Amino acid sequence: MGVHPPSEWTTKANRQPYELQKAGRLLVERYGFVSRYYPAEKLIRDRDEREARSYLIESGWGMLYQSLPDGDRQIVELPIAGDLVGHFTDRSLRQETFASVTDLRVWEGPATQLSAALAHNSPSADFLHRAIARQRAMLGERMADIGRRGAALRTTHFLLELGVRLECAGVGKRHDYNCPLTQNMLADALGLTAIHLNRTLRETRETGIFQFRRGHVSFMDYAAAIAFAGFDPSYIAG
Amino acid sequence: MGVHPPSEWTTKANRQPYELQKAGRLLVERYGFVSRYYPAEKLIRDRDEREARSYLIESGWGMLYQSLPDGDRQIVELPIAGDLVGHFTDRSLRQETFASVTDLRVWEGPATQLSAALAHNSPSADFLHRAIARQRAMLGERMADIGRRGAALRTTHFLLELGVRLECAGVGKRHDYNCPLTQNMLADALGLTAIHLNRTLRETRETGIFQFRRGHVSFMDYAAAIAFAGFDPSYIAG
DNA sequence: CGGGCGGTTGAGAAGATTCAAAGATGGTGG
DNA sequence: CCACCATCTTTGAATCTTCTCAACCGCCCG
Repeated sequence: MGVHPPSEWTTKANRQPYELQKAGRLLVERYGFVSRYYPAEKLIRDRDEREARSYLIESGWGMLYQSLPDGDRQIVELPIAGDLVGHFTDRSLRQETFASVTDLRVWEGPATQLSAALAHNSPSADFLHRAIARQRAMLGERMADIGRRGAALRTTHFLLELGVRLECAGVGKRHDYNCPLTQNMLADALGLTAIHLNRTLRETRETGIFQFRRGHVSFMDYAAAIAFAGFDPSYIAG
Repeated sequence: MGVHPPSEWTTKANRQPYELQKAGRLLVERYGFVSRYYPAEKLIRDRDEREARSYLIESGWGMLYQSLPDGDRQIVELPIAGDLVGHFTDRSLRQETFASVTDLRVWEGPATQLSAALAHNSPSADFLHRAIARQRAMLGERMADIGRRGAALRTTHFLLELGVRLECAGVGKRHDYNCPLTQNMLADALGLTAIHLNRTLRETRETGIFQFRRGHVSFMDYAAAIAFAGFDPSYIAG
């Protein structure tokens, strides 16, 4: 069985970083967006905020989460380079908090301006459309993960997806990448307890599928992981 | 404790049905959409479809679900009147199937045309923007439901949300409405087994919170339900 | 009147959580 | 450089939630 992904996945030229820069420049030059930096673990936009503000991630990791009354939280999205946050009115994030995980560079501006940018027929608008479509697809996948897949399968599926996203963004290989999430965060994203996630990670490590260590994910047997999780990346990169 | 919601919730004039018709007409007259009817329980758009097609629901219930290899499925969305399906490229639904639950009336057309419609500054474009924002917010809520709320709380929260959506759409009262979902479907939407959902429903019925009978949902004590679920409808109707 | 589907119930098994505690790790100030 | 602290990770044991399997009821429809 294959230990590494087919070479065309990693060797083909990756245009996304270039397109991202172009889209960012467009937003700044024509739509009143500004480039901005947030240090790690800072709150960027709290729940109940009324302003409709949009963000395009240039680099780093962010997170969108919902805090529940009992102190639990559910991480809804983990946006990285090329992802959009908060398009279309403030309402979409009325219950969610947007914070940085690592140092974060974004272009941000009024949501209405993003809509205007989306309307124009251009490669950059296409790029932004794809970001929105990808986001919706990932939310569907996450729901299937949490609702219907057991802990090991769910975790594997999520980390496979993350790998493809990072590779597309040009910041890692899909079978081996850096990941700043603590087990606690990952558990909150997957709807598991940190303790149970920890046991699950030991299991996948011992069965030789992948390793998750502070700061790094590597798939020992990528083909086995894909088969196990029934993963099909077409919704991200297709 | 209050048995009915405050009267302003049900008596204030509801503009959504009117706005919906106006938006539908706009899509038909200016953006090449067509009005279309699908009978109940018909597949509308299968997974892996490459065409980027958008739908605005005029009336009836639809569902978007993901089928998993082991035969399980996760219902991701249950669009009703005023909701949008499949905006922005085919990719967002690459893994999901769109089917009707009840008889369904939609306006449908190419996704690119929907983007064009969204761009124009008009009440109808606003209406569509709100639909997209609401959708994203609901996906976040559903994730919190499935990932972090126990069965009873999750079910209550979901049915409260559904009530508000239906009331906004002008097809029911938020504390008492018709619901065509079988327990099987509801379970698939909530990430539960039908059997466990059934027990959960008995529990909420016996504790006097709400009743779910084939075809109908009614909250016996709406205030208690809201308090129990920690429900805040601002993300839908805010 | 017989099937099929939806709903209901019980018992036992599996999966996930809680509580408690201890081993790593990395950064800080002395 | 080291002691100390906070955070992250790991482990064990008991408990609770949810699932699986198996069966039965009721209703609608052919």
